Amino acid sequence: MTDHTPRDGSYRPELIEPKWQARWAERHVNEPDLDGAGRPFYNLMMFPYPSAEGLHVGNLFAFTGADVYGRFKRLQGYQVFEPIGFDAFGIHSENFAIKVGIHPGELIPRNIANFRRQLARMGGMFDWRHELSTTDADYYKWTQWIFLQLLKAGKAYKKKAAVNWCPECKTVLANEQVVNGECERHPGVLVEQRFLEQWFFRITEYAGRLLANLDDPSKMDWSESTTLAQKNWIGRSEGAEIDFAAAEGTIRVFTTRPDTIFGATFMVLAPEHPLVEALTSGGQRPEVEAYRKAVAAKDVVSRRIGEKDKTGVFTGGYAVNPATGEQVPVWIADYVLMDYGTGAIMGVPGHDERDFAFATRYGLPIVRVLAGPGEDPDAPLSAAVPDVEGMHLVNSGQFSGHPAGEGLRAIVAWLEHTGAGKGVVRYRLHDWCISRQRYWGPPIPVIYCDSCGSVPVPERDLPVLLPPLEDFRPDDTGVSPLARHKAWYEVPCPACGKPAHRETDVSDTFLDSAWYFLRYPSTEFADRPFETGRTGRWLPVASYIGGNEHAVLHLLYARFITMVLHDLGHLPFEEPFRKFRAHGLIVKDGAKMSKSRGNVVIPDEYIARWGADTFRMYLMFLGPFEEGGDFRDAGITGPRRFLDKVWDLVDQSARATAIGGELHLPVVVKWNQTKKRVSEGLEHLSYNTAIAAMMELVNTLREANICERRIVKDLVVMLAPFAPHFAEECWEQFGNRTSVFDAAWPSWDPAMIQGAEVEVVVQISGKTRSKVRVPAGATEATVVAAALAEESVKRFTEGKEIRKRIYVKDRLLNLVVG
RNA sequence: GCGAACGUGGCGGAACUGGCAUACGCGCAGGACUUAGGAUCCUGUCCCGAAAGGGGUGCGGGUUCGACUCCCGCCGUUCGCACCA
Repeated sequence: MTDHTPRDGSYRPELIEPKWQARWAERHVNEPDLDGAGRPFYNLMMFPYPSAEGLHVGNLFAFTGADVYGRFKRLQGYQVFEPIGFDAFGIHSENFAIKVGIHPGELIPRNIANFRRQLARMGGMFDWRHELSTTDADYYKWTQWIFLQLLKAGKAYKKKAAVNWCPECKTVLANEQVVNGECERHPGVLVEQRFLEQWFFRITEYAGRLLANLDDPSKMDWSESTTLAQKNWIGRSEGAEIDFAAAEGTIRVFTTRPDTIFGATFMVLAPEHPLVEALTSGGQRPEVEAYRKAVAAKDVVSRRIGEKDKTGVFTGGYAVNPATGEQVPVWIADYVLMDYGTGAIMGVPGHDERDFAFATRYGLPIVRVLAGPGEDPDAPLSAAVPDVEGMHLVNSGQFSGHPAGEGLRAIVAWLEHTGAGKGVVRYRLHDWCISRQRYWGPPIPVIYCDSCGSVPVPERDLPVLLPPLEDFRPDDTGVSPLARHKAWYEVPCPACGKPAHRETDVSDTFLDSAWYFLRYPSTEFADRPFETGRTGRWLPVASYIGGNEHAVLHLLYARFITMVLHDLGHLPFEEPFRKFRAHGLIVKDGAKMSKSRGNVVIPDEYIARWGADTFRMYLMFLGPFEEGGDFRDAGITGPRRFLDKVWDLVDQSARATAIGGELHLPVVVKWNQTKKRVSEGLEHLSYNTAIAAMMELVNTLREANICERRIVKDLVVMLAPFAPHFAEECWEQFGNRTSVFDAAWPSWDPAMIQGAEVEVVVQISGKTRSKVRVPAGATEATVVAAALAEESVKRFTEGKEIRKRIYVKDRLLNLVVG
């Protein structure tokens, strides 16, 4: 009747793990009814990029932690959908393919097959029916569709923008590939800046909403660190735009400190500022031209970092400070960036470090407009004065004497009244450039026609397939390799039918990953990106677990795309991830695992030696899940020994014929406490303490020589999220014919969390001197009496007056003697 | 530079809302079983001290009957952002 693995006394993961993996597949255990689930729970983890090396320990740590949570929810009675897929487009795959000289179209499926094997081996609860890869045409067809929706809605536009160009690779680099202004692969080769027409998404239009939702608990429950990273990235700042009139035109500046306007003694424009031409009277000043050229030659990254030295050139032009009515000189300098604010600032050297450095270097006047009580407003300054509590305005005309905060409001009101400026809110967030001059990505579905201009590819013609290209390497034209494929490149215009050509850039990988979670439940629908009923039932995602390295870009882009699709009527919600938790990082020997350090741990050999269950438990035990930890192979014996012990307990328990006598109360208490601690630990992703609690229970049972079936069965169920194969085997051992995941999560009896007696700590003047055992809930008087009877307490109280008593019920008594 | 998190035995880490610091695990030491042990089981394991007792959570101060926990100032580590006006 039973077909369970014969027991020879020892735990053999190499036998039971394949057995249960096969059975889960056969019985469709991990495939929830997507159309009928009554308590759906969408358990999402960040899908991996399928590298040639395979999954490393860090991936497995993240996936296991997410899988444990999903299995826990399953045991709590939810129908859990836990899909997995592959983020297989992008520069990583492409560069690796170039390096080894194998086409990514050949390499990626191979890598995916390896990943699939590893993921199955770790015992993840994946619903393989819904696996996807962003490189599948029936996936990226919809990535292109999303682009078209944004284009139609006016949320996508084209403009010239700077890209990093490596003259040695003869290709465009991503910002991450630029190290100290040099190409990552060609040290010593300076990266140049080139300007190309590129596609952008108007994410800045959504900055306010993206920011506001972060503080809306009805929409989002996210890790605090992640929320904060997003806030900083969006970077809201309140300030004012102020117009300075010049003969050549109005110069509008943005400032967060309009109250310091009386101290603005010069202006600085970004070198690219459109008004520079006019100010120099059309190139009359060669030094300005030279400076602009020098700045333009710098790469995008080093323009932004390092170089604290302020350099700049006077344009020859002047503008009027609307507050003082004085003429101030207009300069250009590369510390002012065209893509923030208005690309122009008012220089307030008295109160801004950068402006101070600049003014000092070029001999510009420095005026103090903020001072503390009793400070001489006209004393020379040796540094910019920071705004501190209690300062007031000085040298500021009718506003002198106002406290700083109030002065700010008064000046903004006055600027608005005179029409010289207005209060505004600015964000640091930039529009999202999605163009990549590369091969390995979804072609951007646009066609260029001499008569009609840019024409979107009609939706019925999607997908625009990525054509097979023998030589997919980028070349020195700065144009995607796709341009070389004549048959693909040249197409008739969809609008007028005349000869036209395709957009040759592909889209950013982040666009692929910005919507994959929408696709998972609907992978079998060929005619739409996501099916309405499925989407309504399963989304927003109930739990999303991933790395904090994606705290900003991926999570922000996914939120943005969801919000746009919501606004366009395609989705009933605007936030995609109800709950997000960031897992920690696994380090090895105190350092982040990386190929260059040579400390990457490949999990396969560990799993082969110890089994997936032991490995999973080890990963979850080595530190708090949200903090990560240090991978040392020595520690893995602990969890393995623990499983061995449980194995023996189950064996004894399943064979024991007679039900033991009355259980001792302390054991019952421990049992209930364990259920409580494990349940709470799992809910808070405190996996290491949940495991510790189970270890304690096992120690207690072994010491008391108890193998009570009710307790051991509960233990097996609680162990199931961590060690699923092991738990299934034990469950079967108890004679069950169904999956342990169809069992109910054990509940605890709140009345049995505490024993009949408790140990109360007795302190004398805050120092622990003794402990007394008293009935739970004992009154203060009882405890005091018991305490005073103790020899060790008497010694310290005898002959002394007890001045104060502090009693914390069932915990502690503190007698303060004088 | 700005922001955030963190700092506890030989090691990874635990400690609810301010209430027994070091749970759980690794390692180590001693013992048992054994032809053997890199298996298993038992005992011990923060420091000083024979004990009584004292000290102890990066350093210095503070609040409190009581501080790993709260406050102030340093030092250090890690992670973000990085000329954002």
